Formats: sequence, structure tokens, C-alpha cells
Amino acid sequence: MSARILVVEDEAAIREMLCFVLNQQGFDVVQAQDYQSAVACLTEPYPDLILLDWMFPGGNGIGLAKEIKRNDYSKEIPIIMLTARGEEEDKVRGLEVGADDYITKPFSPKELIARIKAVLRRANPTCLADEIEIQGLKLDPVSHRVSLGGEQLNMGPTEFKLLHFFMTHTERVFSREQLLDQVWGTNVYVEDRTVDVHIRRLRKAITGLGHEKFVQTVRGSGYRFSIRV
Amino acid sequence: MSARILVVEDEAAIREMLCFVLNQQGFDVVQAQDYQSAVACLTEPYPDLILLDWMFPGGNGIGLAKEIKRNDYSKEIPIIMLTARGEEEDKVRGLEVGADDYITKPFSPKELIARIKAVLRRANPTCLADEIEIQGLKLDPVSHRVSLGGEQLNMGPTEFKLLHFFMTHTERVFSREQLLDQVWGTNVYVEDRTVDVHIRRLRKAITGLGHEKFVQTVRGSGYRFSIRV
DNA sequence: AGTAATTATGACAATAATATGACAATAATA
DNA sequence: TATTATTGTCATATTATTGTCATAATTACT
Repeated sequence: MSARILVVEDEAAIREMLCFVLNQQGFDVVQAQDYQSAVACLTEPYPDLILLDWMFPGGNGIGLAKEIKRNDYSKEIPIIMLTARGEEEDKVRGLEVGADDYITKPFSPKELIARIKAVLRRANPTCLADEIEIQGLKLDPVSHRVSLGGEQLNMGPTEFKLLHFFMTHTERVFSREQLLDQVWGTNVYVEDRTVDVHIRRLRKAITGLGHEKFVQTVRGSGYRFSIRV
Repeated sequence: MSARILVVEDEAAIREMLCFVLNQQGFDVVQAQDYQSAVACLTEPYPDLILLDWMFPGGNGIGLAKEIKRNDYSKEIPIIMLTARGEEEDKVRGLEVGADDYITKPFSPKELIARIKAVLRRANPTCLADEIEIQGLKLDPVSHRVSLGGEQLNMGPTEFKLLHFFMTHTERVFSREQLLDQVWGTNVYVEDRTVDVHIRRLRKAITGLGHEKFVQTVRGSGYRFSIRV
């Protein structure tokens, strides 16, 4: 049950960028480019969050925000406003009207995602809980648990992160360097070969009915998580 | 073997956005936020493409573009300029200096990727991470897999590279020397005849329903990958 | 057919890459 | 503070891959 996000933004390039980023993060995205189509999206299934451009044709953002907050069915939906840089007063007015947060254009994807998650966590934590399952191997980021055919699996935090990354990025080779960046985080000085060791630990941890085969070595390139053995 | 892209952009938010999108597409991304660090990135391993902001501190974009095109080692690297909207003259000047294309901010990820791929396809198709299929023979650089009619094929890294090169450069003879340059890399001292051996290994690996026939010997010249048997 | 040049092939040792087990250092937890 | 779990690194074992050779097979030419 991943979160459904309504993006209201008239400029196509920015809208596409927003949708791209949100999609990559696993959100369900609905787009609207004007007042009318935005209002049309306020029905079942309701979005869990609205990303709202301050200025857009067919009614300004604040107008739409007011409309949303007036309506009983939609007033609980959190709103994040998109404002142009430096327009401080807009932010203030936006928050007054009931926006839960705001983001300044241009925005970094990291910031965007962080703010969205923060708002969702406050408003509706369940829609962030996205359990991943691949052939009986279940990973639940919320409870921070991994199970295989109902059986709980034990592994260290690093193995968990590694598995989480793999399960959300299957069928793709990653070099040790990339894995270090993605799983350990940038600016971390760790030996390349250390990845090997954690790969082994992960394999050992998920060894069940051949599930360790999912973690595959690609000689000369790195590792891959693949269902196709 | 996926393309390495150097992003030169001072504004952190935009830079992060570019990197995010490019990373998702499987490119190797290197960042630079000023003239100095950009120049520092112009060494081994050279980027396959440079995304260059027109205006950035410590020297403008055109200055850096000129510098890149002046240097023998870097002048073959294609450049895509990032310009602010509406600055038509910038685009013209950029193209005059040797930029291969330009993108207007704000940009849609689709457009960005399309233009990058177009430029790379012209300059160096091997580093495009697109899946290639030729008569049931599939090579996917992203997952680093080769299959023939759905069946996985096994081969060593060198054979993989060789096949990748061939599949992106079909219907053309290459001398052993050329293959060594392109597949093994320059400055590698390897016997000419070694190519023969790898050709054999490649043929053996892709032997299916006569697919080994694609790898053809051109007596006295070298080898060719051709669909026409 | 005979010959020289060229390519194909199998075998092999050298090399490079990965797997693994052990260990001390560190961080987390009781 | 004591105890336990986790981490990163090393040394070593295990594989896979590489490049080269010797020899067989093929081709082109006389």
C-alpha cells in the first residue's frame, strides 16, 4: 500500500521531474496541471499527500489549498507547497492556509523525498510501510524484519540495508563502489573487499531453499540480486 | 562499462537532481561544482560525456568548453550545455564552441535522458546501457547478462565486452589490433593472436541455433559481427 | 596437388578475482 | 560496567579467467 501523491504543477518539465523522482521512490503518482483537473483528482481513491505549486493557471495554489482544507473529505490530506526561491511571504501565507510544509524550487530530490516522508510519517505512517516480497523472502522496513517462508531471519544492520537495497534494485549489477555508496553511504572510507564479506554474510543469512542464489556474483563487475538463477 | 558522465553545475539542488536522474538510469556520475574541480575530473578515467552549466562560478561554461575542446585528451568528449530558459544567444554560442547539444532549465528527465542517449549513440554506443537484441541474442549491460532465446549464456568478462562491442558495431570488419584497442583498451600489450582465442570462446558461448555464425572471420583483415550469414 | 599463409582449436600454466574463516576493534545493549 | 553483537580487515583457499603456445585445419595461390 504505497502512498498516493497528487502533483499539481503546470510547468510540464517540473511536473515530469517530480513524477520521475516520486515514481522512483515507489510512490503512486497522479498529475494535474490546472485547477480543474486538480479538483477532479480529489475523489476516491484520495491521495495521501498533495504537492502543490503556488502559482499555476486557473486559480492560484492558495486558492486550491483553501478549497482542499474546506472540503470534509479532503481536509485531512497533507499539503506541501512548491514555491519559487526567495518568496518568503508565500511560504508564510501557505502555512497559514494549512499547508504542512513547503519546498523551494529548484529542489534537490533528497530534500523532496525527506520532506514528503516526514509529512507522511506525521499524517499517515501506514502508507510508508511497504513490505517487499520476492519469492517467499519478505522484508519489512517498518518492523525491520526479514522472513523466509514465515521463518524469521537474523542478520546484522548492514546485511539488512544491503538486502533492502538489493530487493528494491533487482536485476542490475552494482560495483562494490556503488554498493558502498548506496548502502554504507557516501564519504565512508571502507575497503572495497569488505563488500565481499557482507555479501557472504547476507548469503548465509538468507540461505533457505536456494534463496542465497539470488545474490549473484558478476565476475569483474560486482554483484547482482536476481530472481533468475 | 556504463557511461561515465561529468556534471558541472554549481547549484547544489540542480546538481543533485541531475545526478539522481542519471544514477537511476545507470550512468556513472561524477560531480563538479566549480571550474577547478571540473578540470580535475578531466583525467583517467575520462568521462564519456559532460553536462555543463552555462553559468557557474570560477569561469563560465563557454570557457570550460573551450578548454575541453582544446585539450587533445578531452576534445572528443561530447558536451551538453545547460542553459537558462530563453537565452537563445547562449545556445548559439555554446554550439559554436563545440557543444553537441543543449538543454534548457528546467528540464524534464525524459528529455534529459533522450538527449544524452542521442549524443552518446553518436559518440560511443558501447557505453549506452541499453539492451540490445539481435535475432534472439540479447545483451543487457544493466544486468550484465546475455541470453539466447530466453536461455542464459555464460561467458567471461572479455567475451562479454567483445560481444557488446560487436553488437553495437555490426556489419563492419575490425582488425585484431582495433579489437584490442576497443575491447581490451589502449596501452595493453597483448599478442594479436590472443584475439583469435577469445573469438573462439565467444563463438562457443553463443552457439545456439547457428548464432556463432554471426561472428565471422574475414581472412587477412580480422573479424566482423554480421547478421547476414 | 603442393605450398605458404592464415586461422581454429585444445591444453596449460600464470594470473586475477572472489569466497571464506578468523580475529581484533568497535558499537550497542543489558 | 559487563556482555554481546557487529564491523572491517586480513590471510588463505578456491575459482574463473587470461594469455600463450603447439598443433591441426583451412584457405589462397602457384
